[in-house]
Amino acid sequence: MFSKAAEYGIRAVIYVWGQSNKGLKMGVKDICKEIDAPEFFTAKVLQSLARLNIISSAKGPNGGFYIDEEQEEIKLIDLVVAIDGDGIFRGCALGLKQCSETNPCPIHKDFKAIRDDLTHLLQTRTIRELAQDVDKGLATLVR
Amino acid sequence: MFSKAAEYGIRAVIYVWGQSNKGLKMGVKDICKEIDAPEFFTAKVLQSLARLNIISSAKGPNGGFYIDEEQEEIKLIDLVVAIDGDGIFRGCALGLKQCSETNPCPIHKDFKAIRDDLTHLLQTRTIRELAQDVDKGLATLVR
DNA sequence: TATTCTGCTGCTTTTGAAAACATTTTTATT
DNA sequence: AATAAAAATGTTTTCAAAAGCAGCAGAATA
Repeated sequence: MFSKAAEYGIRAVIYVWGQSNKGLKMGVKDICKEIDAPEFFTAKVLQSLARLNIISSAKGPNGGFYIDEEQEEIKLIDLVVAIDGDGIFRGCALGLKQCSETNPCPIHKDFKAIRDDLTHLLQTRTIRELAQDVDKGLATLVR
Repeated sequence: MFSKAAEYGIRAVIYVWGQSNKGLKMGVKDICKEIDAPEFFTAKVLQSLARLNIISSAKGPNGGFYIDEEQEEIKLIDLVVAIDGDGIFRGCALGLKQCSETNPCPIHKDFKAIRDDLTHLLQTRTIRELAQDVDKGLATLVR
């Protein structure tokens, strides 16, 4: 479904959000230890997210990644598109290049419905909600 | 969503079903020309499907792949599972190894709903239906 | 000002899917 | 029997994602 980069990225951002809410900035090493993800690979994902202004970063001692006030309402779809692009929403399930409403593959309509549900889900759910679930112990990011 | 192997496999079987319905057996070369898929790669997919008795094959002149009477009610899910395995239905969206009802990732429930829809779709739709749509010109397998 | 803790960038290695190639085996037809 | 057509099998090549590694640059605190 998602790429490894997106999986790590989403988990990392959820964790960072939670810590940032407590006023903490988190280094890559700590983040990856917490969510059990490869360090250097995940670092690149977070850095590209910071470059896109989806999350923030600070260098130097007591630096790290954090969530700015203006970034508090990040939605899942923002992360997915930033990391994996919009291929999940565009491609044909059977790999046809010219698959569309007017020239559909045999399962075009069925998959459009499922894909619309997925899109709606990603557009609706915020990182805030997910981080709060983790904070309440209703969900986990590791193991 | 699906692997390339599954994409080619599904397209090929839909086409074979349609031709088989007219009493024809189709060679790999013709199949791949018709659905615009790589020949040798697709051949292996079809061979493994034949080995699993999901489709039939006959060697020699006038041989080829075809659908047996007992195989006429193939469902989409049979092909997907045979080619890609059940990973699509089991894996966690965020890559957690121990993600479950009792130990869920933050989007476990959301994705379960979507995945159930997908499963239902694949279990319900038969190759027969899809092949008939192609036959009527309501859907296409190429381009 | 210097040290040390950070993120940042580029390069290399590894892994597995995808694809191409070559060969063998089976079988209908002549 | 010979031939040609087709599936079946095994090997190799290609390529991109995933991951790891080493060095660079900025920033804060002592």
